[in-house]
Amino acid sequence: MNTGTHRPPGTCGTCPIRHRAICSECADEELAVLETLKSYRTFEKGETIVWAEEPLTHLSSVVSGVATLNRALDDGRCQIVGLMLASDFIGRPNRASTAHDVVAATDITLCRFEKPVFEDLLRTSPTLLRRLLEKTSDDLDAARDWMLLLGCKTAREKVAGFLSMLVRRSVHESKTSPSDGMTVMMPLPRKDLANYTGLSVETTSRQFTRLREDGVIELPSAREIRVPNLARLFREAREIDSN
Amino acid sequence: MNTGTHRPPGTCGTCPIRHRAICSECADEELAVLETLKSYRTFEKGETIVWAEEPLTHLSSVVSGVATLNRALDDGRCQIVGLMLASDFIGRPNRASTAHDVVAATDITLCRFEKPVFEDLLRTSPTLLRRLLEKTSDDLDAARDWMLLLGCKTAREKVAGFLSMLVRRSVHESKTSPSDGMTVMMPLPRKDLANYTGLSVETTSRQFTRLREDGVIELPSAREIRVPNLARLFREAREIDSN
DNA sequence: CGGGGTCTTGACATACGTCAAACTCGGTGG
DNA sequence: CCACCGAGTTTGACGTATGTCAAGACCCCG
Repeated sequence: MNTGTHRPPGTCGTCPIRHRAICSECADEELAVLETLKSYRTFEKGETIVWAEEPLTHLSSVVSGVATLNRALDDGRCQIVGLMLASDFIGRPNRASTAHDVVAATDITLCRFEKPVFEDLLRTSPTLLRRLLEKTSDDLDAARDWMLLLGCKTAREKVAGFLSMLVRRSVHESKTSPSDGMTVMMPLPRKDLANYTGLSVETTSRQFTRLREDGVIELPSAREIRVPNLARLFREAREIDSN
Repeated sequence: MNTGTHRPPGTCGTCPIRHRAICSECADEELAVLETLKSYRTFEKGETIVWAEEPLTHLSSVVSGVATLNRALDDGRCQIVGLMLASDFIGRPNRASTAHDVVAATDITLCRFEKPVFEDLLRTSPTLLRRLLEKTSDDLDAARDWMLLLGCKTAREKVAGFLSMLVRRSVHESKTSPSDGMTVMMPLPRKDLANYTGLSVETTSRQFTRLREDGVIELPSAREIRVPNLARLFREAREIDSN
């Protein structure tokens, strides 16, 4: 993979995250400004995009790929506190650093702005500011949903909850309507799934096989997960089936 | 207690949360506008301020007192996903409802705006908008810190972590510098503490007595907690002692 | 065809939950 | 003023979900 910084391949008009990212409310005129200021950067799977407590130089949107937000304890324990998919925003304006690492879970492409440049944009564009508030509020809601999962749910419910979230986000992303029999890609290895759900690798693995044995999911290939019955999955996760 | 809506007792100029709340960056002129639009409302301990999934009519700041954000599973399991103290902002603009109840943990006073009114303010005041983004980002960071606690930490670390958070917020609030021997008030009963830390009442109680036996905390009275050695407490919580 | 990482499975250990009983304490009424 | 009540809390005994340790199985990539 050709990792590194380079000029964006296309215009914002044809950008795959055009109507969901931080820029989605911007008028064409404003978009033209962003276009001159943005740059793309790719990272390979496993690379650290942002180091916790280190100077934060860029703010970015995920164009494609997956990243995790990792918080670690000094003794090695680690919690994934966020999963960043296409159109998600990485970094915090007006803060020198972040409390968590940002790590590429797959090869990933970001649309980036230098931090001071983006901060200027925010100062002059209420549209951008409003949209960032909306995205941040969504992230906060998601974080609180996850607190419910971490604090209350059983191992089986946690794993089902993770899969439910994948399904919902996949649906949201592709704008397809949810349907029984749909398949999603598993973006994380077991270790990361464990660190995200607050379980051990072994327990997540066991729950995966249980869910398969019970017909809640099917595993056509290593990274594919087929869900024959969405309502069933949501029920296993103790989530409201608000299709 | 005289629960209900009424005109605010004083002007914003003398408000105890003047320089920390959503309005802290507003110029006097703008503050004068807010002053005509705000109203105070008090709730008694135990009252529900906002019902999950019900129409959200007001947005507000906590002037004094404590509230919890509660998410419940239909089988009775419950997770507290946020602790709202003085100057914290309650509610989400441009959303019809919230996913969690907001419940008064003590008698509490709010400074409120009708939702559409506040949304108008946000549209016309980038200052207010910017400050709301900042508060929301802070809440997000706090939620992610808590995910680390919920997902990784032991019962003792969780309880110590809760106390550490109380200490930090108390320091932040009173603008006193942190000092060994300071005491904080316990705002929540054991049941809520359990729901906040993802433990059972019995386990939280046991950890409280362990921490006392080990000299990490002292309990001069039912609601008071004295911390003879802050660094020790932070260490028990596995937090960085970033005084 | 071999080798290292990931995943799975099993046997066992333990931190924490559950159930049950006793204790504390602030409020209330006789 | 004191007895009593009930809610909240503490403590103990015991059960279990999940973690830990260890061995294999799988599988991608060279």
